[in-house]
Parts: sequence; C-alpha cells; structure tokens
Amino acid sequence: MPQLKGDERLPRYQRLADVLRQEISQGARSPGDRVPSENELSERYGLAPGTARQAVAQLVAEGVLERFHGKGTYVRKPSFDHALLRFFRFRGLNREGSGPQSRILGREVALLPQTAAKGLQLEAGTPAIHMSRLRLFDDNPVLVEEIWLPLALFRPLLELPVEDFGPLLYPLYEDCCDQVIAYADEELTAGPADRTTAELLGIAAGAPVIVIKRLSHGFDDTALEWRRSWGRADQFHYRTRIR
Amino acid sequence: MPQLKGDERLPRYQRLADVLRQEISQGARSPGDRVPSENELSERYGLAPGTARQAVAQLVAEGVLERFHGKGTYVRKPSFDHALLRFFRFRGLNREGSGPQSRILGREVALLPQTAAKGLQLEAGTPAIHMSRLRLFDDNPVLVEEIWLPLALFRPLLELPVEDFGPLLYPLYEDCCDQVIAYADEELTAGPADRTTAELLGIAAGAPVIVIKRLSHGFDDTALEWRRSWGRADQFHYRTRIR
DNA sequence: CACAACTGCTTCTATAGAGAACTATAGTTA
DNA sequence: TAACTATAGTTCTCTATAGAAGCAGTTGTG
Repeated sequence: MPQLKGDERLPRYQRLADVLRQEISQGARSPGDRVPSENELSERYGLAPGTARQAVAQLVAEGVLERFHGKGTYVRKPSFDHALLRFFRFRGLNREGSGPQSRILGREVALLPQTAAKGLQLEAGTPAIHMSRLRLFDDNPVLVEEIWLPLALFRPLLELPVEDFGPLLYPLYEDCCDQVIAYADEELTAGPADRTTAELLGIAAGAPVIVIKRLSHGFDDTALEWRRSWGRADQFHYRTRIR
Repeated sequence: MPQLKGDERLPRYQRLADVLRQEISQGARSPGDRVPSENELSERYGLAPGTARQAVAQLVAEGVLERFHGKGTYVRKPSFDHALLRFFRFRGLNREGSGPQSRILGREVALLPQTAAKGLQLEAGTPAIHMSRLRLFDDNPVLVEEIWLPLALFRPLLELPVEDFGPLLYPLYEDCCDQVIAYADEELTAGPADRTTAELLGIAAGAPVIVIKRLSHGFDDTALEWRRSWGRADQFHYRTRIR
C-alpha cells in the first residue's frame, strides 16, 4: 500500500491532496484524465472514505479537479484563454462572424527585460523567447500582446512555423512543449496608447487603453509565461463580485 | 424542536444553510454575531453533527460566515468599503498621512435615471436619494462617486447632517437605516474624463479614468445601492487570479 | 431492431461517535 | 502580582457505515 508522503504533522486529507496535486504537476495526470474514485483512493492509501472525499473536495475548491455525479472526478482543463471574453463585450457573439483570431507579428530569441525577468524568476538579460501577437474578434483588432517564455522549457516552439500556431497558445504549449498552465495572476491598469499600439488597434495615439499584465503558472507554481496585453478601453469591461 | 423549512426534496444541510442565511438577511443575526455551535445546531434541528457542520461549511464558502478554531463561528462583516485599496496602490500606506477621507458634495432627492433604476429594479423616474462624493487618500483626490439609494429604505439618511457621515458609508447604512450590505457586483470600464470629473480629480480633461459601476446587495439579494465611481487611471491597478 | 429493465460504478447525503487542537476563563500556586 | 494549571466549550480531524441519486453500458423483451 502506498504511504502518504510529506509532513506527518499535517492532516491526512491534506497529505493526500498534496500527493494528487503533485502527480498532476509532474504530468502523471493530465487535464481531462479521470482520477481514481473516492473508494479506490481510500483503499489504496488506507483511509476512511470520508477522508479521501475531503481531499478531493479541497482540490475541487482550488479548481484543480472537477466532479461529476455518477460519472467520476477529472483533472480540470483550465480554459482561461477565453479570458478576453470576460474583458470585452463583443457586439455580435451570436451573429455570424469570423470569431476570435490571432496573428503572430514576431517571434525571436531576445534578452529578458527587467519586468518580465522578475515575474519569471530569471536573471534580466537571459535569452528567452519573445513573441508579439495581435488578437482580433470578427476582424476587429482588440488586443496587442507581448509574450516572454523561458527558453529552456519552450525551445520546441522555435521549430514550429508561426502559421500553424492557431488562435490559442496554451493548447500549443501543452502539445508542443508539455507545459500545462494551471492558473495565472493578472494585473489591470490603464493609460494612454503609444503610437505603434494605437496604430495596430486602430485608435488615436494617446487614447485610453487597458493594460493587462499576466503571469501564468503550472500546477507546481512554476512561472511559465509572462504576458502584457493592450486593449481598447472603449470596448473593455470587466465584472467581479466582491464580498 | 424547530423544523427545517423549505423544499423537502432539498438535502438537509442545504435547508439548514437556507435557514441561517434567511435569519441573517432578516436581521435576526447581524455581522459580528456568534452563531450557535455546530453541536447546538445539530441538536436543535435534530441532525447529525456532521450535517450541521456541512451547512456551516457552505455558508463559510459563500463568505457569509467565518469560523475560528476553538472560538466559534461568526457572521462575517463584509468590509469591502476598503475595496479602493484593491484598486489603487498608495504610495505612503506606512508613512504618516491623513489616510482615507470622504467629502459629500451633494445629497438630494431626485428622479432615478434609467441606468440606476435598472440595477435597483425600480421604475425610471421614481424619486430616490442621490449623493455625490469625493474620496481622498492622504489629501489626494482618488475617486469621484455618484450614488443612488431607494428612498423607501434609506429615508432616515436625509435627516442626518452630512458632516456626520464619516469616511465610510456602509456602516452608516447599517446604523442609520438597518440596511446591511452582503456583497456587490462591480463592472470596470475605462474612458476619457469629462470636465467636471477631471477638475475634481486634478487631471486634464480627456485623460484616461477608470469607471467602476457597483451594485450592492443585501443578504437576501435585494439591490440596495447603485454607485458609479471615477478614478485616476494612472494610479489604478487591479489584481485577480484566474483559473 | 427498438425499447425497457437491470447492473455496476460513481458521487452525494446522512448518521454516529471519538479524540485532537485550540481558545478563553477561572482558579491555584509561587 | 505574576505565572502556571485545570476546565469547559469550540472547531477540526478521522473513522465506519448505509442508502440515495445519477451515469453508462449490458441484457432482456416485445
């Protein structure tokens, strides 16, 4: 029978949750996979069913797992590349249109600037992958993005022709580099648009834009991607509930 | 022994949670009050301790209650009037300063405009309390606010001299009108400042400002306050975690 | 072939109870 | 007075068990 690892002073449900979280972060379980049933977990680790259930409940609350009554429990697919749908209210979501599109404007190896290096926990000046991207919705440009990736983890990305990138990057990271994004921290600010950004977005230079800095992490909290996006403020909206 | 009310098809822990939530929304329990212990709840309603515990756990997850190991469980005080601390990064939080201040610019009964009426679920044109307010931090203006309140619920507010309002409104609502805010939905947008707002904030007209619309609710989901705030975009920052 | 019933698996709800861990207070001792 | 001890009450952890509810595939029936 596998023993629960980790600090023995911690409660058992906590330690089981840690085991599962680690298995996911190390790729032993991937998003979409089914995890063992609560009964199986409890037997395998010699716990009461309720204790195993509590471990699963915690991971569900964290957004790592997803439960389906009568079916099973699965590793959740984090799908927040659709986050821009939370940021922008699109006029014609129902109506026919070309939908979300993505155009890679550049991809090269460059030296990390201070800001991105700090987020990725690397030295400023380290070589890294730098990309810039324009995102459109129904042929309207909505976001200009600058992206930095650690060279060590994302080197295969340099081999792939940019035409094959598709509209979403995170599935690409998973397919091409085995890097799965678990969560991300975002910081929103606003300011006037500089000339090149304004040109790409089709607005006047100095017009207000939203700036979104995003630092994406893996299941083991490793920083994987640093991203800064500029979006038209006049189309921007963001909803939250506070308590 | 009090019986659990509500739909009998619902699970018992759900029905107990509903009872507690309703008691709170009707003022029988106020923020800061202690709720009965899990044992007492289970005995009073004829439930197993675990079932009562599950009900409490749900309300904790919702942010309605707060547990303290060894002490007890309490009705949570929603303290998000400090939300502006989440929006703005203040240079001198540690240093001495005059801190957050509030200046009421106007208070009168006026007819609800369409936007506020929709949020408050009243007819446009209904008489309501209208206030405008300037909020400062360390003597720097950071937010201009426009507030609408249903006349029926907040009439006592008209009697009080505005000098006695203090820096926070929600405690005032509770003391003066018995209205407790449980949660609020916010929507952020950005745009250029109009002339009067710019003047109050000390920025140039047309400079980017953040616009925050907030609709505040009671524990029973009644809409209590509609508010729109304008803030300097250059000092604005907002952090979230997405999954 | 179409449809209903059955079966095995899963999560969900609920019960009952025991001891650990923590908080606060009252009482005791140096 | 100050520091320690005992105690009651609370939440937290864990065990063990039972049946309900939902899902999916198999089997049986018309």
